[in-house]
Amino acid sequence: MEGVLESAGGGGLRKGAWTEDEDRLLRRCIEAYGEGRWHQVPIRAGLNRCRKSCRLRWLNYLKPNIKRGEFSDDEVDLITRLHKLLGNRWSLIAGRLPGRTANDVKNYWNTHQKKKTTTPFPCKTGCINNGRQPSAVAKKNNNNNNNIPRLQITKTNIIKPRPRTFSPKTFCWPKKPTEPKKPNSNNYELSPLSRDDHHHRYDDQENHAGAGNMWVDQLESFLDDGIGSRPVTESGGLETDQIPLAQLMSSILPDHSEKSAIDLTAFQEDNYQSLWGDVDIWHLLSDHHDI
DNA sequence: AAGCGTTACAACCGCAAAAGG
DNA sequence: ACCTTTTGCGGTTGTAACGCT
Repeated sequence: MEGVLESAGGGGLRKGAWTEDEDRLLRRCIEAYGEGRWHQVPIRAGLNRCRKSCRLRWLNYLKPNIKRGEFSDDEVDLITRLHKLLGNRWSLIAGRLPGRTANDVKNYWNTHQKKKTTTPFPCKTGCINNGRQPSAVAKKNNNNNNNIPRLQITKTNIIKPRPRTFSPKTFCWPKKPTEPKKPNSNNYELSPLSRDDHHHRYDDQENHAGAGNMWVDQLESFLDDGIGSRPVTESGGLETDQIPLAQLMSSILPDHSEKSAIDLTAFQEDNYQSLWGDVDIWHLLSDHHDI
């Protein structure tokens, strides 16, 4: 539908590289009307572009705070580890990298990291081709050089989370501490963890303040430990399917949580629900641990 | 200097999910 | 409940810039 209307290049819409004038028009439009309602953007901005093109240009290039330039070692490490856990969930990975877009991360991975890995990630359709078919250039290159080393294809146990809706019957949110740094005893009534557990976790987090990849560390250790598949006792008085979930969320995401695994200070003011709204991690684990 | 190969990244495409009527 | 529209994502391609021979 959309592909027919917008992707065929019909209607005389402009394609290709954006000019400075187009950038200026788009920026002015977004500043005036805000993000969203992309179908109206080309009209409002007076651009002869499809809404997809406008959105992409804004999100990947014009949007303020977009970080350009080389990826730092920390960022590379985080990308590598998150990719190992999440696969080609670029938007999810980019969400943990302030200022980086999914396209940036994807491009980086495709041009740098994939060369280093021997376990290519299967694409959506299940094919294992490192997520990329030979481009025209590559095809041309291959015609002239049949000795290009091929990646060794090995089968890996890839976790492929998928979007899903939360059910209140199977999950209850732990409550957000009113004071982010110092847990209050009344704030955890829905959490299966004891207050001491929470204090311990806070202490632990403070001890690791500045450890940018703590979030990933915890996620990885969870997967290694198999916490999510532990048998549940009745001592907690909770639904059997609530305990491992709340347990894992507490163990993976700290109570003051992180919007970014790198910038640990930025999210303390943030809304708890929005931080935990990124439920793909839970989906990832629930898929893998039969929670 | 020219030609060719490689790299990096902007941009496009198709699809599926979400939102709205 | 169903259909249409909108949005967002991941895969892929095009091409400018660079490096090497």
